[in-house]
Amino acid sequence: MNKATVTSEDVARAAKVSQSAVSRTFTPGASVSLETRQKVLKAASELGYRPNALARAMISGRSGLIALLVAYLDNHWYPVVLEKLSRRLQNEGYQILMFLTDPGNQDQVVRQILQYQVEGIVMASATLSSKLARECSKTGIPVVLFNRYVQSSPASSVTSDNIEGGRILAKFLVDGGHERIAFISGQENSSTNRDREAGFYKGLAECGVTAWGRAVGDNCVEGAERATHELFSGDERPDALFVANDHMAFTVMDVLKSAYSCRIPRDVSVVGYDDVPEATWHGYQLTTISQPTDAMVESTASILLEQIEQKEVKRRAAVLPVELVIRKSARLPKKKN
Amino acid sequence: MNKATVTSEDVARAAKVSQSAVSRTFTPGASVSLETRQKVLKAASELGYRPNALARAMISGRSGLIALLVAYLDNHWYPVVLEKLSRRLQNEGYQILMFLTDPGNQDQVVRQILQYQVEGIVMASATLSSKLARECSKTGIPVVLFNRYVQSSPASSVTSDNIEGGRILAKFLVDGGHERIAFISGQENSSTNRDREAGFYKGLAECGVTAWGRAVGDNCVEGAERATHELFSGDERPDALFVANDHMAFTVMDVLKSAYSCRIPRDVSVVGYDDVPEATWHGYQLTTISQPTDAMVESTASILLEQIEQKEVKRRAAVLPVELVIRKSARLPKKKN
DNA sequence: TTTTTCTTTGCATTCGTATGCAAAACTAAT
DNA sequence: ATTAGTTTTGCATACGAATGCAAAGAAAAA
Repeated sequence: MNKATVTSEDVARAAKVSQSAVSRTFTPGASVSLETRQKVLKAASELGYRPNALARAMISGRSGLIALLVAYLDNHWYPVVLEKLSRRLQNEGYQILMFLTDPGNQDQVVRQILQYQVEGIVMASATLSSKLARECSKTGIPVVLFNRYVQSSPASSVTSDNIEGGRILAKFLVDGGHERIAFISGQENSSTNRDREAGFYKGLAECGVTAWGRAVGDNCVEGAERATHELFSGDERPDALFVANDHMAFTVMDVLKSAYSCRIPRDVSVVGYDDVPEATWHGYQLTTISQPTDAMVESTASILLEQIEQKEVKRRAAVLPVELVIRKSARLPKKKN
Repeated sequence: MNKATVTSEDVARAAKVSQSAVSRTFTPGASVSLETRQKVLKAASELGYRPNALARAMISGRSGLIALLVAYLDNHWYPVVLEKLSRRLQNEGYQILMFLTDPGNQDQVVRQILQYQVEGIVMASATLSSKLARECSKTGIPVVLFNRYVQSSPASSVTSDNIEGGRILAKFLVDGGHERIAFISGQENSSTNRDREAGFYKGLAECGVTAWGRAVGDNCVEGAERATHELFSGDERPDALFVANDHMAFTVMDVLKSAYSCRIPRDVSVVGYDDVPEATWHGYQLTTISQPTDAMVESTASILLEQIEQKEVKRRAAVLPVELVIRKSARLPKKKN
């Protein structure tokens, strides 16, 4: 029969010291003599004592918890991000409270989170209603939007330069001599998607070209399939596609090959965005825009930690540079300029 | 200037009731009159009161936290699992404390977890030292190993029938008329990998066949590449490969196509295990064993919840049936039997 | 040795909520 | 109107650790 929980008082009794001494032993930088510390540690390990983080959080006001909201993990860029971000924050001594949100329940989820006294919130692939963002900022809890932003919200954000990315791709496709360039969007209401599209059109315009067509892929397999059919079922077909993210691009390529017998890039060029691991796969070799994942994670972590420590939430918006990664899914520009 | 935290006492004062009344209002099933409840709710919403889950956990002994340990997310089956499991547990009112473990830091991580008074632990793609498993069970915290098991440990486990899966694949390949059948393993020390391999050899033996070769892929891209080269660099080459999981199988297929100009399945058949989403992709169409992800998640959740509620940790080991999913990466058996 | 300075220690209180208990309020029954 | 029965309420305490404060102890300076 084991006593369910060993408290600091139990340890204190066993070590013949006060409860404070036990607490101090486990508080870095507190004032304890070597002697008592050792007595305490001995007793603690014998009893199997583990400080109660919840109690500590209550009194110190620091829970050590950071909430991470993710909407879905289909797009494989997110697991990569999730992994890196978690590791980074864990290394800093924080624990990750993870939430998978549905489009509908986000506000409710955030309320739950707040009950757990998290010290910060990262929202990746999830949108925070601006009402709630305000609630958060009122409580002084820093919020960082990862890979999206909301103009009106006081939340900080970290994104890559989606506008520039779109622009680069537009120029790349135009330089490749394509004449009927189409776009397949992700979720139309996401800032990321909007920026990529806007940058793309901007780039096209700079080359004196207009987009040949557009379809909505909605970030899912079915949507990407539908969008592809939409663009390819007519008499005339596009000769280049910018798909708003790699995740959909793979599906699009599959449909092109299997349903329309397209050879890529001979018949049609396809470019994506994100540079997920699968982009290097033999069957795809996707030309895409590489998001600076490490830098984005690092930026997210440092903004969040800074705001947590400074107790002052000042909105910051980091926009990190992107890079074109040329593989084989799109025709190359004729000549260098 | 906003008061950082609104407490139940603040609400009580505003509503002109006692703190107990406030607490009872937010405790389902407690005894409060409609009138006071409404006064309290009104005051609470005006002040923006949110019960402090940490304080509640302290007094009630129920943190509502469940720890989820994952080692890595490269293998895309895990994000899928992660998503489903999180959703399931969230629906049950629990919060997920997520940890990404490295091979070295697992014990330390688990210690941290225990400080947060989690009510249960799920270990997916991570191994718990049996010493620590014993520590957990001593504290009465239920542990469920997901997709792995440890004989000597008191932790419950949920796996699919990896032995049977290996056996099915062996028979399938033999029936397909293959003569030089090789195996590429994942991490050799994982129970999952061991079982798949053992079942595979068993299946081969039942057909009177022995494995042609074996290499270690170690669950990573580089390892899978190395293993493929190892098996294919000699004069004689295998005509069928069982790769211990889909994640490596894609890499293997890429190497086969690009470095050895193999046509799949004409020159060599490849089968995998897991049935991750990418297995359906056009360039791969991987014949594989489908793990019953939903059932495994459900089983994990229900075992865990049951043990949490019953306060009694009785080891359970669920082994769920698998299914062969035939696509196009492997030659089909000549005739049906 | 005495005084000063610095370190170590324990006491008591605090964090925010839940809950047993007894008093109070209300309802129902006589 | 009185009693018995049922809710509702508030008081006080508990959960487990951190910390300000003052007392005690040790070390250093005089």
